[in-house]
This record gives sequence, structure tokens and C-alpha cells, in this order.
Amino acid sequence: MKSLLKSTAPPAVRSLVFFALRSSISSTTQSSYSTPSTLIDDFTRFCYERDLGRAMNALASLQNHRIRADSITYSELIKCCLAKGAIEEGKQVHKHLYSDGYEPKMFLNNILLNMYVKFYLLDEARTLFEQMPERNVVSWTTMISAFSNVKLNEDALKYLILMHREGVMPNMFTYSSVLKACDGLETLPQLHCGIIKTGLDSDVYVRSALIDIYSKWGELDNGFLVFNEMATRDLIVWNSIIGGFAQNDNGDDALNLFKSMKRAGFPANQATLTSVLRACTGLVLLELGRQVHAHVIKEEEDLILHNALLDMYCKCGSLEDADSVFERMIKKDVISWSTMIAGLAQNGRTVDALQLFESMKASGTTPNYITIVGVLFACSHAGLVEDGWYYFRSMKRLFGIDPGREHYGCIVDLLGRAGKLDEAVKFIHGMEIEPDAVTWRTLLGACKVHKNVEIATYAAEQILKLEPHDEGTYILLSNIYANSKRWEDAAEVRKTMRDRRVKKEPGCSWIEVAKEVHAFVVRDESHPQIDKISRELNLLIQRISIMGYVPDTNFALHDLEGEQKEDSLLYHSEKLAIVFGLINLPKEKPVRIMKNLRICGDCHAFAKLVSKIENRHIVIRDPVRYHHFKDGVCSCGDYW
DNA sequence: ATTGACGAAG
Repeated sequence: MKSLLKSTAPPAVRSLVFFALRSSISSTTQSSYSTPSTLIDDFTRFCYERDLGRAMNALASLQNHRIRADSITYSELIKCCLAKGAIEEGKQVHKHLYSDGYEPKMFLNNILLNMYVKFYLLDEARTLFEQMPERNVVSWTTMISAFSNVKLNEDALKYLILMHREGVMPNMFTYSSVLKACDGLETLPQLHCGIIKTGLDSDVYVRSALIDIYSKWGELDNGFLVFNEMATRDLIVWNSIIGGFAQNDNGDDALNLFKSMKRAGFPANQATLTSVLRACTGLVLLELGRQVHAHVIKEEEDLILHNALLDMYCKCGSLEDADSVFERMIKKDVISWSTMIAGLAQNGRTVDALQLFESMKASGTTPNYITIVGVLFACSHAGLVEDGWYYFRSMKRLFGIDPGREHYGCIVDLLGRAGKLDEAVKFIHGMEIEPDAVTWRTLLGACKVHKNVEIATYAAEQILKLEPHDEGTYILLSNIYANSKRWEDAAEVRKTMRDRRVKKEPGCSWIEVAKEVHAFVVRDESHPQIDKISRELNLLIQRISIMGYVPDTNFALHDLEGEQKEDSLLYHSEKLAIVFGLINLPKEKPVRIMKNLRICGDCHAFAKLVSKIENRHIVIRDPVRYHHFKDGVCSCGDYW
């Protein structure tokens, strides 16, 4: 009998044999209107036709008759439950399969496991896994991938070890799942070694997972090595490496690789374009971003890609485009709304940002942690202290979100910018989270705006305790001392910088003109047009001086004497970039500039006046926010 | 039967 079961007979025959087997050991009640064999036929048909309702009825009859169908048929039924999201039905099938002391085959158990995993019923999956008499590489891999998908990294890695202990060897499926669960930079090389030892590093799936995890841990060099070693690459591997560079703020290399990919003959898909957009966002390449957009509309609407588009337009300071993309989007998720809210806030459209937050709630989309960061950011950047406090206090009650570090940071910013520095300090001391360097830096920034030397010194001390080499803190502190004419203190700070070998990052500004990116560094004279730029800059300054512009030497780092100070201010990179843009861009185009450091007050005043006399729209994006200069006014309302 | 890529803040 046993050998018959293993024969190559068609499923229906095997079921009948099985029925015969079982009926001899249990008393069955036969239905008057259908024989067991037609029951099985019906059941099989319903399963293959994906008719879940009828299949479940038939399953109940089978259960009553204590009959079993073929394993393959059951696997079809489970797939059907999965496709329809029918959790309860899936559980019933499980129960049926284990009724009467019967043990399903391993492959059927694996399918059940997979079903529980896909339904995110990890406890059920675990219980089943524990009771399975036999587990093969698929069973283990299913569990491992379940764990790594929900970030239960420790469990995923633990199971990898356990499977080794049981003598089951991982395969490429296992490795590409477990890599995601890499718990830190220590586990990654170990895993990589294991992969190389088994020779599985030749698999494209494993490779792309390796590239991905290396880039997620900021080890892009290693990711690139893996990429370079590959003899054959597919689209996803290209996307992994391009995405890796884009996410690590290396837009240049991402774009170069994108070009290589096209040369290698791979057409970009939506994931590729999303990464390219992200690279454009990072580099403020609005024109290139627009070209990508032109490709995008040809494809059917992809939510992720459109969210990236939204972000690109916001971060490139083109809110008209962002608005129109947002309005036309058919589907919007929490990321679309959050992107737009934060984008409006960063670009100074605070009221619109808060209104959009209301529309979001009205649309039925639940705000999440990041949405609230954007909302608080909007309040803090507009000085809306009351509103900010309201949202902060009620976020837990209204949205069930516990305030995190970023939210606390926004409140510090809110109080600090509004000049309530003492309150901000009190707030930090009362925080439920240990303040980190970012928190203190926020306070320090506010001290600079409000010229509060005492609290600034205190904040700087806290930062330097945590990050002794933080150049920005030294610079800010020394500027604050210089502003209050405490030259000795300022000199002391710079001495400490030298002693600790902390270097000042030079100010740098970028501008895109005719598909080329031009970078300017303070007092950099290497640009081919530098003479023309200097001449124009001097002319401009003369013209705006008549309107009352006086270089604000408070923003010069060094305690130099008068004219020299003005001189170094003159060559701040954003001034060079603005002039370059004025000269080289068509009159109707806005001058868009990106800066690596925050804009200084002098350049801010300069840009306002220039926007007026030249009648130009100037947009400057610094690492935190955007300044839209138009007709002598800035969108930030001089509050930044 | 089990595997890889893309989006929001700081």
C-alpha cells in the first residue's frame, strides 16, 4: 500500500487510495447525495477554480466524512486563502490538515508556514514551526525571512545559527533573507564570509542583498566592490547600487552609475527613476529632475516614484510643480502628505502646511511619527509657539504617537527661536529622552539668533562632551563670542580647534546652469568666470549700498579689522553663486542655489536687496530650510 | 514551498 501512495498515479487516484486506507480505520458517515469520490472531485475543482466559498464548504464535507484530499489540492486551497486574504479560512484548513492525528507532509507544512508569515501571524507560524517533525531549508528560510521582514533581527540571526546546528545548510534564499537582518557592522563581515565560503555569492539575489545592506550601513565602498566583482548584472542589482549611492547622499556617483547602466543597455524602471530623483533632490538639480519627470508621466502612476517627485520639487524649491504633482496624484499615502507638509514648511508656507495637515486628517489618512515632525517643524519655523505646543501635547492623545527625539527637538527649536531660551533649557532638562548633540545644537543655534552668550556656552559644552570634534559648534561658539566682542574667548575657541585638529568646513554653494553644476567655495578663485563675477559683485554691492546695504560684519568668523572683515564676507560662496546665476541664467528663470552651511545674515540681507533691484526670484536652500527672495522680501520672514 | 531594488524628518 505504501508504495502505491508514492507512485506516479494521478492525484485523483491517489486520493481514492488514501480514502480506502483511512476508511478502514475510522467509521465514516456517508452522505446520501454524493459519494466520497465526487466530493473530492468537487473539492479539487473548487480549489483550482479559486472558488474559496465552495471549496470551504467542500472541505467541511470532507471533514465530516473524514476523507482527505491530495496534498497538492490542499496547497492550492491555501494559496487561494492567501490570495484572498482569508485568514480564518486558512486556519480552518490548518485544523483540517491536523485532524484525526494526521500529520501533513513537510511541503504542506511549509506552505502553511508561509501563509501565516504572509498574514503576519508570527506566533502561529512559530507554533507550527516548533511542532513540525521535519524542517528543511525552506522551512527555516521562511521563518528567517519572516523575522527579517518585521525587523526581528535577533530572531532571524538566531534561527540562522539554529539551522546550522540542526545540520541544515542555508542556500541563496536564506542568505538573501538574513542579510536584511544584519544587526550591525560586526555581523555583516561574518555573514559575507559565510556566503563566500559556500560559493553563494555568485547569486544575483544574494549580491543585491549584500550591496543593499552594505549601503544601509554606510559601507558603500564594500557594496561597490561586490557590484564590481559581478560578471552578470541585472536591473535590480543596478538599482541596488544606484539607490545605495543616492541614499548615502552621493548623488554624483548615483547619476554616473545611472549613465553607465543606460550604456550597458538596461532601460530604467520606476525604482531606478526614484533613485535618480533622489539624487537630483540631494544635488538640487531641478532641470534634470524635470527631465526625469517627463519620463515618468509615460508610465502608469507609481506611488513611490510620485512621492520622490514631490520631494524633489519641494527640495528644489519649486512649489508650483510640487503643488501640481500633488493635486494630480490619484493615490496618496501618508508619505505623500508628510512630504508635502514638510516641503511647504521648509519653503516658508507655514499656513499652507498646517492647512494641508487638516486636509490630510479629513481625507482619512492617519498621520504618523514623521508627519508630526513636519507639523512641529512648520510651527517652530514660523514662531507659532502656541500651535506647536498644542500639537506636541496632544499628539499622543490624538494620534497615539509618543513624542520622540525629533519632536522634542522641534519644541526646543520652537522655544529657542522664539527667544524663550530659559524655557528651552528647562524643557531639555525635563525631557523623557536623554538629550543628544542634535538637541543641544538646536539650542545653540537659537542662542546665536538671540545673542545669548551664557546659554550658548552651556549648550556648546554639552555638545563637545558628546562630540568633541564637532566643527560647527566651535564655529558657532566663536561667532557668538565675536558678536559680543569677546575676542579673547573667540580666540580661545579657535585655539582649542587647532589643538584638537578640528577643521572648518568651507562654505560651498552650487548652482545648476545649462545642465552643468557650478560649485563655489568661499574665496575660491578657480572658476573660469571668477573675474567677471567679482566685477559684477562689486557693482551690485555699490548699487545696493545706495539702498542702504551695509555689510554686517557680525557674521565674519574672524576678529579682523573693518575692511578685511567685509572683504571675507564679500566672497561668501552664496554671493558668488547668486552673481553667477544672474549673469548666466535667462532673466525669467529663478536663481536656485544650494548651500552646505546655513546662510548668514549678511548674505540674507544681500539676497533680499538683489532680488529687488534685479527683479529676480532667488531661492537659496541651506541644510535646514529654504529662502525664497522676491521683491526685497524673504519667505522666511527673516525668521530662521 | 523560501530570496534582492525605489519615497517623507533629523
